[in-house]
Amino acid sequence: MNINKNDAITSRDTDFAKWYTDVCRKAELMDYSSVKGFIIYRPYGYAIWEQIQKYLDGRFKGIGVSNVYMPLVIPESLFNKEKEHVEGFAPETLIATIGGKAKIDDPLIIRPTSEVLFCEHYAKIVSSHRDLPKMYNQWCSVVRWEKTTRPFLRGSEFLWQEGHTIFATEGEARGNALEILKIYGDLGNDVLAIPFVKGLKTDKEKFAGALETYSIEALMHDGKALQSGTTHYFGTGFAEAFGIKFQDKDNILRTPHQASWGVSTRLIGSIIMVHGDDNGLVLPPLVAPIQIVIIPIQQNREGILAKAEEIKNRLEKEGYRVSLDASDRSPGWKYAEYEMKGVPLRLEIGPRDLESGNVVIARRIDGHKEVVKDSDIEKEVQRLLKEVHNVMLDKARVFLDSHILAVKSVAELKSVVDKGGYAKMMWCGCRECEDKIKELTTATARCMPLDDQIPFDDKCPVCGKKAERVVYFAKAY
RNA sequence: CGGGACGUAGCACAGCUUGGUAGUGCGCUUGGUUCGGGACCAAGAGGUCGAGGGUUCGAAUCCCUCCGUUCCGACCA
Repeated sequence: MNINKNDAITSRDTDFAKWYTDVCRKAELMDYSSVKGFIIYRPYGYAIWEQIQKYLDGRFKGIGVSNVYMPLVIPESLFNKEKEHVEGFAPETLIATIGGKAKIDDPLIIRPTSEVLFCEHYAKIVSSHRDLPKMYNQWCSVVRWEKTTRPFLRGSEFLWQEGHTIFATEGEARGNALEILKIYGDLGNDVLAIPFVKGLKTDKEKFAGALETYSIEALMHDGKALQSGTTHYFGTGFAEAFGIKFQDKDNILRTPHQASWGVSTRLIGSIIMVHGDDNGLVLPPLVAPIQIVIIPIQQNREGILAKAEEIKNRLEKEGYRVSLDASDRSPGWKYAEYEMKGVPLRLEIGPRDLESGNVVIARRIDGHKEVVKDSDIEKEVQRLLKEVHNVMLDKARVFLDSHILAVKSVAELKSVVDKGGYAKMMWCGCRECEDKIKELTTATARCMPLDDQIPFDDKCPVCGKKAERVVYFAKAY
């Protein structure tokens, strides 16, 4: 194979970080702008986000969430109302201080998240139990002045959805945080082919201002974890700070309970690092902007292009996202190009096929090719896409399961996280032990997994005190 | 924000030590031949050398500052 050096990507084993940025750029997902951490989401990358949006938006609306849009800016005075929240975000805010050449007296913070805007609004529109619950969500971008940035994983600006909900009771609010966590889990299993670990964050790792933070954690191919989304139960802290009250059925004035939740374009980073290989991106069929690419061979021959067009139309009619590449590049070039871009299925149609009434379909995940009868294309594509999704999910799950190892000492923990993966540990619950682990191993507590809380020991390996909770530690992005 | 590396055409790089006309390969454009794993021939186009300042008769090259990318830490979706 005559691979052009300029087009080649670094192999994952050589330099995983370089491989990642190579894929981001060469698969045309993004480009850098001239301001640090502000990336350009190119059409192909943005299209992946649109697929994620489409799925989640439907699920959110399915449980009664409404989309809204809040302002881009937050007056500093308003932002300062909730103490923990301010302390959490103050170091990374971008602030506008000049408007039309005049100094702005109350500087405007470019939203790093919109809790306070929602709270301010809820304070105005909630006054009776009849006004509850409210479940709002917005699709927008936020800005955080990050010190180190990486495409999709950590940007100064990133795209996300932030849901902000408010309820009469604690149970409903926490239930909402858990319900959304479940939806995020479904997104992983059913759409992204990523098995997320769902769990509760430790106090140290939880969101500024939250009582409870839940997260979905994905394990990258290099063994590092990536927090891919969070949901929070806020209790009444924000409501108290912003004076949100409602008169209940018993005529008593009560403070409502809130939750919030979000996933961001970081999910694209997860997809890249969970599924990608040395030939580039590998996209799960349900988010792939192009699910099937049709490559005509000897396309100038009588009938080839016409057939390719016909197949394209047939597949589009079935609702698939199909692209026909009739450019004058060689077939080999096209194969490599669409592999780089992670297109799940490639359909080849050439003179041989035309004669025999077949086509060839190749899978991105393993290069496996099958000859398919023309009349069976729709059926086979449906089967193959489903199969590809399942293979990807299984593979990721096997990888995840084999990288969760129970440890009973800090030394064991270090050995596990150094190799890559989650070290599963019984934990006493104190901050000191968590800090100590970070100091000794650079690993952090990812979460206390909801589905894996059966104790396998009774004491914390760090301090030796009684331990009841299972925590996963890992090095993280 | 601390430490390292890097920044020259769309991409990958050479040129810098020792200052003196902007280079190579790939890609791109046009025409032709090709086409089942990154095809070939021919003719072309394309660069304020990351930005600003300084030294000099003269700066891609030497000096200073800034910006960006990247890696390792600290901090964070």
